[in-house]
Amino acid sequence: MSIAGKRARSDMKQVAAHAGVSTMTVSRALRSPNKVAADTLKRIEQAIEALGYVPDLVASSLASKRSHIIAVVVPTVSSSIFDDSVQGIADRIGSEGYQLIMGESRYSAEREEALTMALLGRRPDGLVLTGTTHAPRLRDRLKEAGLPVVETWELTDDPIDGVVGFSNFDAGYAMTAKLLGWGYRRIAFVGGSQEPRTAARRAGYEACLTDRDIAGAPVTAFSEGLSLRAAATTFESLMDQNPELDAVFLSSDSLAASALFACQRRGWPVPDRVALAGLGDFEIAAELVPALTTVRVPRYDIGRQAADMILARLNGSATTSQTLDLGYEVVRRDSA
Amino acid sequence: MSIAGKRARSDMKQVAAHAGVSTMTVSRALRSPNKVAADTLKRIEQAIEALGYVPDLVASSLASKRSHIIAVVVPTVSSSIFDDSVQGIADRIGSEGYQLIMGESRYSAEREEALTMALLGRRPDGLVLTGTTHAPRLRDRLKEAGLPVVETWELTDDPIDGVVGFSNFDAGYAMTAKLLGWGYRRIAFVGGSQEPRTAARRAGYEACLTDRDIAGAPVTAFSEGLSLRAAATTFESLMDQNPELDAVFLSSDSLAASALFACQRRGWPVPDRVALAGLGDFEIAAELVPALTTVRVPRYDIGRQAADMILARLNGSATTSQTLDLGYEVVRRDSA
DNA sequence: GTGAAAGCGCTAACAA
DNA sequence: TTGTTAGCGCTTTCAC
Repeated sequence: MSIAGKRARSDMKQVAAHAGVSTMTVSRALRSPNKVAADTLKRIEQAIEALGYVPDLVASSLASKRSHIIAVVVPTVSSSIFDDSVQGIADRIGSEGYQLIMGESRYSAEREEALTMALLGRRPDGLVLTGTTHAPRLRDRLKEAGLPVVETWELTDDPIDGVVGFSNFDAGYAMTAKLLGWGYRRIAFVGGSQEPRTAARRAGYEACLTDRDIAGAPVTAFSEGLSLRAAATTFESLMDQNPELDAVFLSSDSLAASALFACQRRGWPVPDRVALAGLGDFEIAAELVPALTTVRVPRYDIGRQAADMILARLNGSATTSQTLDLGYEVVRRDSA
Repeated sequence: MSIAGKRARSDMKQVAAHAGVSTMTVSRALRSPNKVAADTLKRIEQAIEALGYVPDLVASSLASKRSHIIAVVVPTVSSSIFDDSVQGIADRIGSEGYQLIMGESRYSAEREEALTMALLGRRPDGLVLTGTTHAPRLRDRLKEAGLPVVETWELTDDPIDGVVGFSNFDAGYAMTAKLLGWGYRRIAFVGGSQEPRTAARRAGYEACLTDRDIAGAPVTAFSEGLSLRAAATTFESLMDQNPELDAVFLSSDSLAASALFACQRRGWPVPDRVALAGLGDFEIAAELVPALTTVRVPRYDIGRQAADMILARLNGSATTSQTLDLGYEVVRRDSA
């Protein structure tokens, strides 16, 4: 029914005719109302209201070469990890009249490249990428593309353009050091292996153990697929095979929560039987019983600052992108 | 730096020149390669590769009046509730070359209207809305807009166009009936009051108690803001003021999890001191200890089917939108 | 403060 | 199978 179309959408020409001015004046009324006489402006506004005119941003983008769109690539949309960053971006750009176009890389560099190129077809004014590991060809193309690009959630010596994040290596190292400081000695690490960020956390964990020359090799287990069920299973078999473990560091709070529930099912007291630590400081971390010891990372601010960096470039108030290290913070609660 | 621009983006004309054909042939090679001779196609592909050409979808949209964009309005992006639906949409449309443009209504009908009109400026081929409660003016405009619109997460007698969801009233009613069937008598309801969907669940709950003529009025508490902390506080004061309660039905699994943690902190056995039930069947529901009794709702499928409905309309394989009731299912676990 | 002409990069409709 | 012409709805530029 509705696809058949009712009365045709009205365009700027109709608004102009209705208000007795030229389209140029309507355009000005929309973009820079202060350059239009007050009464003219009022007539135009009435015409817009009367006709239910909605400016065609597609035509506007084509003519002005400004789309007012920011493209965002995340590994997955259904993951509380990146949601907050997207929220940060949305909050920052929404007030400036920008809109968000999104795509999912599904943790594949190949898909990321294809998707990003497709998004570039919309001629976004800026691009936010997750991570700093990308297909080399994509990096090259983005460097040539001439639009502000911000990589997030990691730091790197060789950015495409701007970077906003923190050191996942350091975060992994710091939590491990804290656990050692609190007296734990047999510490395992659990996390996926696909994500470069998790790999960096693991590397930090291993480096810390090596530095402190802790007896016994690092114990690591992989929990792919990110499902809570898989995480619980992984944790349980890890504990079965290494009953001497006194602490487990999981690469995200979701995994840690899952491990905690596994302990509860077994009747294991946490942290007495085994201490648990996560990463992220998700909202649930403070609510869990015992509350979760974790590494707080600036999820929301990563998005906000990334958007800010892009807008600064677009407004001309910054000519060069930068690297912004937002840091992290170990938060000790009761689980370790 | 990169904003200064490197070598200018190449356009279709350059590709055409490089391949020795007209732009129209390049356009065909892109949209319907089967209508182009094999060797011509190859030359064009080489030209595209050589020039690093990325088709301008903005110009394409303007000329063809097909944007290949689906607009989605959700109350909030950082909420696991709608993520899965967005994922469902993304999965369904991604394979068809469509892209997603998103905005947040923040649970405000006013914001929803402004946002939706702004999104319509991008001339999306379809629109997915959350809920069936909208500003009347928005409804009118969308009916006139002549594009496929699908409302989700609820059912309604008076849709704008298509609807995909389930009855929140029935879901609330069903869970309440089950709780009564399991022997609970003093049942409270906790949920926000802003969301129409929560209100419908509450109405279902109240209707059930009324129908069964259960002694005592329904006990309800509001937990706004959606924060887990607020939910815990609300639950605790509810219990303090109504110590006789033997079951609490919370309008989402997040709230229920929060209530469960509150019980754990107080050393209250669940369900013996108080039974807990949620709604959503989030991934965490099955992992909690005790595992959460809840109402499973088709979060992912809502998105998938909504996208499907839109695509069917766009492909002409459906001429009229419909109402799709995806149902719900009470899942009994250990918490009630 | 306002308008006229030109054109953004592509594709519909037609023709060859 | 391929090309030509016109134009999508707006904004740029320049003139008044």
